Amino acid sequence: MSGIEDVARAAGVSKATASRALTGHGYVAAATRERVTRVAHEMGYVPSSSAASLATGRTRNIGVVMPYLNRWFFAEDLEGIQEVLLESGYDLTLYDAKPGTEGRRRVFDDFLARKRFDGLIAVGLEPDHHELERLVAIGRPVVSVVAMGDNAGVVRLDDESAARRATAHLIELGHTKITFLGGVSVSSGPHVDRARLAGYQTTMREAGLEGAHVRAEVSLPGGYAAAVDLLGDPDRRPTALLATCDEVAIGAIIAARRLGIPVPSALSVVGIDNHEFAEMFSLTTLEQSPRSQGAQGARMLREQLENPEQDPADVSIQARMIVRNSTAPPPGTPSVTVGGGGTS
Amino acid sequence: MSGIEDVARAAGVSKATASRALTGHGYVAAATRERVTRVAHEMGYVPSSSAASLATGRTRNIGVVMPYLNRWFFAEDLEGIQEVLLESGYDLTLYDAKPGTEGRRRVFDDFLARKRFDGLIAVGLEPDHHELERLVAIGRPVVSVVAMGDNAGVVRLDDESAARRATAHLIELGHTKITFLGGVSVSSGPHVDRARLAGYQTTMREAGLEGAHVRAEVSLPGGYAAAVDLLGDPDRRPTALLATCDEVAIGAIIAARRLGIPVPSALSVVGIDNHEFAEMFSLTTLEQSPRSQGAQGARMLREQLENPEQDPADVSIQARMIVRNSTAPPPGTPSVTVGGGGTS
DNA sequence: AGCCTCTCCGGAACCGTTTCCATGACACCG
DNA sequence: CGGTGTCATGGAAACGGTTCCGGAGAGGCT
Repeated sequence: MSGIEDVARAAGVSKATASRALTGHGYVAAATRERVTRVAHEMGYVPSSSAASLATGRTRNIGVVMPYLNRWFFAEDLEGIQEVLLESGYDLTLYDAKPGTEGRRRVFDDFLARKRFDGLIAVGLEPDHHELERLVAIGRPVVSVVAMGDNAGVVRLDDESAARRATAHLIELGHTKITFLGGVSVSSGPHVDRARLAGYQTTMREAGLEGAHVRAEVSLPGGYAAAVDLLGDPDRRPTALLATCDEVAIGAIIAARRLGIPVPSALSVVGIDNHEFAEMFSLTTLEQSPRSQGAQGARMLREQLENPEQDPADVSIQARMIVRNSTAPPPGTPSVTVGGGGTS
Repeated sequence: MSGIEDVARAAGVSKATASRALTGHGYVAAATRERVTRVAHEMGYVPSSSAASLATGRTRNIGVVMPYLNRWFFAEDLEGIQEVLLESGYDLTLYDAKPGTEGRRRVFDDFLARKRFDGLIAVGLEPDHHELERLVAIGRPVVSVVAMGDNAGVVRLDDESAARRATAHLIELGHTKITFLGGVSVSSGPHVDRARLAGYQTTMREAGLEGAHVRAEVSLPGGYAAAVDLLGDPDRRPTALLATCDEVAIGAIIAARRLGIPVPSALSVVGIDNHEFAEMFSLTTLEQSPRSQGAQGARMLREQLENPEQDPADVSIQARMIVRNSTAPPPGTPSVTVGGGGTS
C-alpha cells in the first residue's frame, strides 16, 4: 500500500533521496540512509517491482524454458537453477515447451515475446529454425544447458565421449555382443541420444565389432519394455547393454531380473547419468550432475547480465565413470573377477 | 522498442484509443480497432507488461510454491498447473521452498512479499504459523493443492479414506500381518503420510488386528532400504505391506524380488498414487492424478481472480482403486484365486 | 580569498501503459 | 425541434518508482 513517497515523507526526505537510500545508488549521507531504511522497514515498505522494472528496464526475473518437467534430468536441472537464482535474488518464471505441442508454439510466439525477464535459460530445448529465430529476436541473453549447438553460451556433458568410454569399458571386459538401447537414430531424435549412439557406434567399429541398436522410449518403463522384447529372444540377446541413460538401463535391469537373467553374470548393463536410483541397482554408469549443470548455467547468465560485453566460453563437462556391480566379463570367461563397487 | 504511442501515431489515433483498441476495453469503432490492431501487428508491437502492471495493478502472472520439484507427485502437479495457465495466458513463476532451508525462509520473507503475481498456488506446502501469516499478509488469493487445512481453497485426495480402503482390501484377502511402510508418525511429519497412517491404523483396529509401522524415507530408494530391513528379518516379516505411496511400494517390491520373496504369492503390496511405474510393477494401488489436481487448482485460482467475491468450496477427491497383480491371499490360503489385472 | 571538487539533497522528467473525464457527433423520441 | 442517450475519440492524470540536473555546503588547494 505505502509507496516510496510515504516513506520519504515519514523520513523527512525527498522521493529522490529515499530511492537512493534504498537502492544504494548515488550519494546519500550514512545517517539519512540509515534513517530511511529503518523507517521503510517499520512501515513494511515493499517496492513495486513493476514500477521499478518500468523505470529501469530490468525485471530481476529470469525465464527458464524446458521441454519436460517430470523427468529426473530436467527436474534436477531446474532445482540447480532455482538454487542459484534464489541466492541472487532473481525470480524464476517457467515456460513449458513440450515438443510438437500447441503450447510450445504459444510459448515461443506469445509468452517469450513479452520479455518479462532479463535473460533466458534453455534446457535441452533443441529449437527448430523458427524457434531459434524467435529466441534471438527477444534480444536478451540466452544461456543454453545441454543442447542447442549455436551462438548462445552452453554448458553440457560431452555425450559422445561418455558413450565411447562406456562402450570401451564393456569391450575391455571381453564383451563382443553389445547392444545400444534407446534413442531413435543417429540422424533424428534428440541430440543427446544421437551423440551417445554415435559414440557407441564409432567405438564398436574401431574395435571391429558389429553394433546393434534397439529403440526404446527414453524412460524407465520404456527401457523395461524394450528390454523384455530384446532379452526374451535368445537369438538376439546380447551379453551386454549400453543404455542411453540410466532410466533406460534400470528398466532393462528390472526386465532382466523378471526374466531370470542374472545381472551381471549373464548380462552386463551400463548407463549414463548416475541417476538417484543407480546406486540401489548397483548400476555402472557415467556420472553427470544435472543439478550442478543447471547451477552453472544460471551463474553464467547472472555473470552475463552483470557485465554484458564479454561473451563467455562454452563449458563442456567430462563424465566421471562409476563402476558398480552391473558389469562383469561375459559368461564363460575364465577367472579374473572384476571389481564390484568403487569408483574410478 | 516501439511503444503504444508509436502505434497510435501510425494509425492516426490517440494513445487512449489505441489502448482501448488493443485491450478491448471501452468503446472503439470496429473500423479503427481493426486498423489499430493491424498496424500494431505490422510494427511488431508488444506491450510492456511492467507498464501495464503498474497501471492496472494486475500482473497476469501467478506464483507456484512447492517444497520439491523432483518428486513424481510434484512434477506432475506442476505440469497440470502449467497447462491451464498457459492456455489462460498467465505466466508462472516458481518458488522452491524446501522445508527447513534458508531458501525457504527467503521465499516467504522476501520473494513472496514482492507480490509479483495476482495469485498463488501452494502445493503440499504445510506452512508453519509464521509462514501462514506471511501468506495471508500478501493479500492475494491463495489456492492450496494437497494440504494446508485452513482458510484457502483446497483440492486434495481424501488420504485417510484411501488408506482405509487399501487396508480393507488386504484384510478381505485374508491378511492379518499387515505392515505400514513410510511416514514418521501420526503426530509428526507431512500431513499426507499422517493421514494415511491414521486411516490404516483405525481400519486395523476396527478389524481387531494389530498394526505395525515401519518408517521409511518417502522415495523409491527409501522404500527399498526399509523393506530390505524389514523383510530380511523372518520374525517381523508380514504377509502384506501397505505403503504410504507408490514409490515406497515399488521400492519394497524390488527389495522383495531381490530377497527372493515372490510377489504376490508370498507377499502382497499395495500403494497409493498410481505412479507412472505402477503398471510396470503390476502394483495394486489407489489412483490419484496429481496432474489433474494441479489443473483443478489452477482453474480454481483463475476463477477466483475473475470474480473475487465468491469463496469457492473445497474439493475432496475419492481415489479409484486399481487392482493389479501385487496383491493375493496370504500363503496357505485354500483355493479361491483372486483376479490379476482389471480395475474396479 | 578565490576556485574547484566532492557530497548531499530536492525538483522534475521519464518509463509505457490504462482510465477518467470532457467533448462531439449522431440518432432517436416525444 | 430540443432534449436525451449512445458511441467514438482525445487530453491528461494517474500508477510508483529511478535518475538527470542543478544548487548548496564543506573542505582542500593554490
